[in-house]
Amino acid sequence: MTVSATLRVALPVPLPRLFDYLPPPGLDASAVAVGARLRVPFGQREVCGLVVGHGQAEPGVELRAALAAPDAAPLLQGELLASLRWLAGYLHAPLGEVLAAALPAALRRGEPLPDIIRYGWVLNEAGRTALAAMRAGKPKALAMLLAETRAEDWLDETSPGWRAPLRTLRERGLVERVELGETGSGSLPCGSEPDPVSVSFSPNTEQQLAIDAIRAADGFAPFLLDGVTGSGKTEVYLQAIADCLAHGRQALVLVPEIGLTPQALTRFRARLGVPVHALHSGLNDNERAATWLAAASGQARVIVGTRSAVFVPLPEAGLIVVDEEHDGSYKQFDGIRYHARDFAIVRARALAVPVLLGSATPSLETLHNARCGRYELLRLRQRAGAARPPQVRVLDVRKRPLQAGLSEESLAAIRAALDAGGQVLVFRNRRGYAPVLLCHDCGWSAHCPRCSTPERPTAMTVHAHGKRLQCHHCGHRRPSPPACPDCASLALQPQGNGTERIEAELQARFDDVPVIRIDRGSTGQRDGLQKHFDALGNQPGILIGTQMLAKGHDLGNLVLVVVVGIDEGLFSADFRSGEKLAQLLIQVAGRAGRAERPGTVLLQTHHPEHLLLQTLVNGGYHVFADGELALREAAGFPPFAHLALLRAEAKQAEHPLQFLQLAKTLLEGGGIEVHGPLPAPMPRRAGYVRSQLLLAAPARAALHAALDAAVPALYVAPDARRVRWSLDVDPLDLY
DNA sequence: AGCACGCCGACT
DNA sequence: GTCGGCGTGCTC
Repeated sequence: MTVSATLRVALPVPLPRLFDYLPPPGLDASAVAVGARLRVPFGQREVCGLVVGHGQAEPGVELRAALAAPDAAPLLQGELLASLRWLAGYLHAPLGEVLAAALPAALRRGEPLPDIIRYGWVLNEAGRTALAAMRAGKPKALAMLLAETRAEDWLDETSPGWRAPLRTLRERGLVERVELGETGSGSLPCGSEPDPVSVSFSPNTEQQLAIDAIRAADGFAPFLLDGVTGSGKTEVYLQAIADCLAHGRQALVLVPEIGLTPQALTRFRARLGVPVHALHSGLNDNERAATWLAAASGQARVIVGTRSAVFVPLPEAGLIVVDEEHDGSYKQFDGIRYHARDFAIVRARALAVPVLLGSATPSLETLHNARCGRYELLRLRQRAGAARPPQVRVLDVRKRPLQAGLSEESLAAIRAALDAGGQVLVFRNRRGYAPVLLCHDCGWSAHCPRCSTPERPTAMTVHAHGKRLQCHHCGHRRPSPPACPDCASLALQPQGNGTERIEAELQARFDDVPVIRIDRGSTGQRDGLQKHFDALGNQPGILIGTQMLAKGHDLGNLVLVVVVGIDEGLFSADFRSGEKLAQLLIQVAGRAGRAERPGTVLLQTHHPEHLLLQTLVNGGYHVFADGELALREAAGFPPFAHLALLRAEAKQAEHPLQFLQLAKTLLEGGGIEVHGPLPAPMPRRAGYVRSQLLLAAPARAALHAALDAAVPALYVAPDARRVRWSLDVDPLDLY
C-alpha cells in the first residue's frame, strides 16, 4: 500500500488547528514549499491558505486534494515565518489567521502576484516635432515633461490630474507608453529623481552620542531614543538609516497612522537619496502587494509604513525604527490584536539587528525596560536650533465665567496672540456641538437606545448646532427631538462644549481671522488635514481640534495652545488614563513655539491642584512617569504585571456570562489572578451586552501557560457559538 | 467565519 | 400549502 505525501495547511479560519491536503493534481507534495500559498476546497467553499509543513497520509483517512499552488517560491519564509509562528503562539490566535493578517490583502485572497512592471510615457517622433507648435495649456505642459521618459507613479506624485491631458496627447498620436522594469527598482525616480539634497546636518553632542551608540551596535540591540519635541529625533533616524544603507542593508521605519505625511516622505527621500517605499492606508491592494514584494525581493531598501508594515519581509534587514513608540495606533484593536512596536522588537531580535524606539513621551513599558537595562537609553534634551520650550500655565477656572468652555483669561490670551500675528490652537477632546442634550424642566437627557442600560445610560452627543444627535460609541444618529419626550417642555439645552460649539463661539468672537475646526467630523481624508494647514499658511488664525491635532504637522507660527476640558481624563477609571493624558498634554504642548518664538500653553482645569498636572508642569514627563511607575508597581499593573482580557458579547446577557464562567474555571488554579466575569466598562454597545474576564500574572510565563491550557477548550465550549468572543493579550484598554 | 441542514411561524 | 427564521454541526 502506498503512503502519499501530504501538505499541512494553515487556513484563515478561526479554528485552532491545521488541515492536511493532498497536493494539487499533477503536482508532487515536495514541489510545494513551506510558506507557499495553496488554494484548497474547504467545506462548500474555496479558501487560500499557506503551507506550513509536509506529512504522510494516515492509512484509511480520505484527504481532499488541493486545487492549485499559485506560488513558485514561498511567500513567507525564514525569520518572518518563524516570527509569525511565535506571534500566533503569543496571541493564542490561530496560525492561519495570523499568517493571513501578515500578507497584503491581494495576496491573502490567493490572487497571482501582481504585475510589477512599471510603465512610463514619452513623446514619440511626432510628439517631439509637434511640441514647439503646440499652444500653451495642460497638454503642452505635460508634453514638455514627457520630453524625457516619465514613470506613471512619478507623474501621479508630481503632476496630479496628468491623465486627462495625456488622453489628448494620445489621441493626437504624440506619445507612447514604455516599460520601465520592476516596481521595486524605485517608486519615485526615473529621469528626475530629486537630487540627494546635500543638507548640512551637523548633529549636536547628544545626537552624535546617539548616532555613535547605534553605530556601535552589533546584532540585536534595542534603543530608546527619548527626545523632547523638536530635539531632532528624525535626524538621528536618518543618520542611522543612512548607515544601514551604507552597509547594504534594508531599513524598516514604523510611524503612527497620522505621522505618514507626504512631507515626511519627501524629507526621507531627499535626505537618503534612495527610493523610499511607503505603506499606508492610501494605497490600493495592488500597490501594497507590489511594495511588500519589493521588500521581499530586497529591491526596496527603505520601507516606511504604519502598523501593518511590521509584517514586511526583510531578507537583508539592518535596522528597524519605531517612531512615536508610545502611540496607541500601533495596537490593532480587532481581529489579530497585535502590537506593532512589540512585534518589531521580536523581529529585530530574530533578525539580529538594532531597533530604535523614539518618543518624547515613552510608554511606561518602554521606560521601564530602559530603566531595567533591557534597552539602552539615548536622550536628546535640547531643542534644535533656537527653539525654546513652551511655557506651561495651569489656569484655575473654578467659579470663573466660561464662554463655550473658555475662560476670560484664555480668550484674552487668544486675542493677544492673534494681534501679535500668531496662530492659536484650541484643544478639546470632545467632538460635536455638546456632549449632552438636557431638558432644563424635568432633567431628561438624550441617551443612545443601542448602548444604554438602566444602570448606565450613555449620552448621545449633540451635533449640527443642535439639530442632530449622534452616539460616538456605535454611530447611531437621529434628529434632535423638538420637545422633551418626557414632559413636552421646549427647554432642551445642549450641555457642555464640543469642538463644534467652540468653533461657533470663536468664529463669532474673532471674525477677523480664519477659525478652522479639525476633527473626525470636519476632516474627511488624510490630505484634508494638510489642506487646512496649507490654507492657513502662516497667517494669524485659530485651529480647534481633537487628538488629531496633537502631533505630526509643524505649525511654524503657533504661539499659543489652550487645552480645554481635561478634567474628565484626570479621574478616569482606566489604569492607563493618566499615562495617556500626560502623553497627550506633552504632545499638544510640543506643538507650540517650534520656531524662534517661545510658545505658551494654557491648561484650563477645575482641579489645578491635581497631582498629575502639578507633577507634569513642575517636573515634566519623567517625574510624572516615576510616580506613575511606582503606582503601577504598588497596584500590580503593567509593566509590573502581565494582563490578558477575555471579552465576550451577545444580544442576551446570559451567554457571555456562561462562557466567561467556564473560561474562569478553566483558567483558575494556574497561579494567575482571574477577575470577573465583570460587565465591560461599556456594558452595552450597539445592542450587544458585553462582559469580560481579566487575567493578571506577575510573570509572563504563568499567564501563557494558563492560556495554553485553557484556550483550546474555549473554541469548543457550548456557548462559544452563541457569543462573539476575543482574547486580547497585553490589552491597552480594559474595554 | 461560512455554509448546509433542519425544524417551527406568517405569507403569496 | 411554501419562504425563511436562526440553532447546531462541520470544515483535512
